[in-house]
Amino acid sequence: MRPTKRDELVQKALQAFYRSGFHATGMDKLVEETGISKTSMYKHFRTKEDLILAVLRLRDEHFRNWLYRRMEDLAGTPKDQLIAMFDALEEWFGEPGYKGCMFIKASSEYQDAAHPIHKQSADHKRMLEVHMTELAEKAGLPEPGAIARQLLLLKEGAIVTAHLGHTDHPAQDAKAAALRLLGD
Amino acid sequence: MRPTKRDELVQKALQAFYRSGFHATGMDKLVEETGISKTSMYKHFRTKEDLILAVLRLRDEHFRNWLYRRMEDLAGTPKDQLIAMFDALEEWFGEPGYKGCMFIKASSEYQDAAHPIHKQSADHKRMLEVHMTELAEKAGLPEPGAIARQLLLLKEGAIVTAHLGHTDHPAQDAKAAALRLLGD
DNA sequence: ATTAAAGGTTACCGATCGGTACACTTTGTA
DNA sequence: TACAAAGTGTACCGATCGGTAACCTTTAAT
Repeated sequence: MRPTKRDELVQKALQAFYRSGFHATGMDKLVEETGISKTSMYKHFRTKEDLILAVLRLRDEHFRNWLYRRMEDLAGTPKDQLIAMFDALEEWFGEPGYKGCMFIKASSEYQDAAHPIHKQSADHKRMLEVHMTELAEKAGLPEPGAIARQLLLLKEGAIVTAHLGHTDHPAQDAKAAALRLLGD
Repeated sequence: MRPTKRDELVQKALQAFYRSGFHATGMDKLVEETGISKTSMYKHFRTKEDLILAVLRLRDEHFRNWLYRRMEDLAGTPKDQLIAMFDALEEWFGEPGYKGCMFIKASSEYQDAAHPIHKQSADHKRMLEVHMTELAEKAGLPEPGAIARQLLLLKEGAIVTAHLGHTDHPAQDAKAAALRLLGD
């Protein structure tokens, strides 16, 4: 049960899917880019869909860990951490290969709400909602659930707007809105 | 130059692409669903990409016309119309076949910012931004550009959240946030 | 040193991809 | 009635799709 090749496959598949999309990235392309043989891939994952689900699992883990930690590093109080989410987003948007949110993409390509890929994408968003609600509670905000949902609307909006690129600094716009929502 | 079959193709292709995605909908599937022969399709459009661009043009026209008109019908003053955008969105989200925003989907599947499909999707969002900024100016709001961008962040966020379906009434959450932003 | 799992190589499967060739029929108009 | 534009049917192209069969090599623990 050594972690080596399988994890390497998932990690590189993540990059390929993120860069080019799920349908547009064939298994043969994955062989090219990862240097891992197709037979080996299909020993780890029965189908392409299973591989995608593993990729999304990894992405969820990485992204949430990164975001939560970054919010803690950027601010001290729970309230300030909620605001700092938008500073973290701004950093993300500025990264060279930024191409939007992997889960929004996934749910765009697998639209049926009953599809496992769609459901897993929804789970990711749900976990973010839980975390932000807890933070809003710790901050002593009134209606923490509503506040969390509103901040996350700004977050999702900023993510797609940053990818569409018709606006210069969506994260800053979102932060300004968030500050008003929290009644600075 | 009668408008018949070509427009019928674009309209039915719109439905198919919206329902199942762009890569996942092949030209043969389009033949099945539209009843229009492949030869005929390729007399109107040189490539699948050209057809998609025509589909997006139609969608842009329909959607903006619908949204602007609905906002006017739901409210009298410019300021109220901005708020009414979220009531219109709620109606949209409640429609049976709702599957999110076609342009967000398009930019998810054609991620390169230089790709014509991506650029046309960005144009759609830009035109919305212009319109909302004008409305914010008519409403006499301070910093109309910033207000418009913030409201549109809430709109985009609500659109993807309604599709992911991890929250019950994103349009109402967005409306509540919008009311606070406009300092009700 | 043995052995079993993991990984690799090559070749292949039927289905579908976007797109085309060619010959035919319908349709609107002059 | 003649004629050109628009549309159709069928068959096909090479490439790629997701996935598999059979066989060989590396690796690591016993």
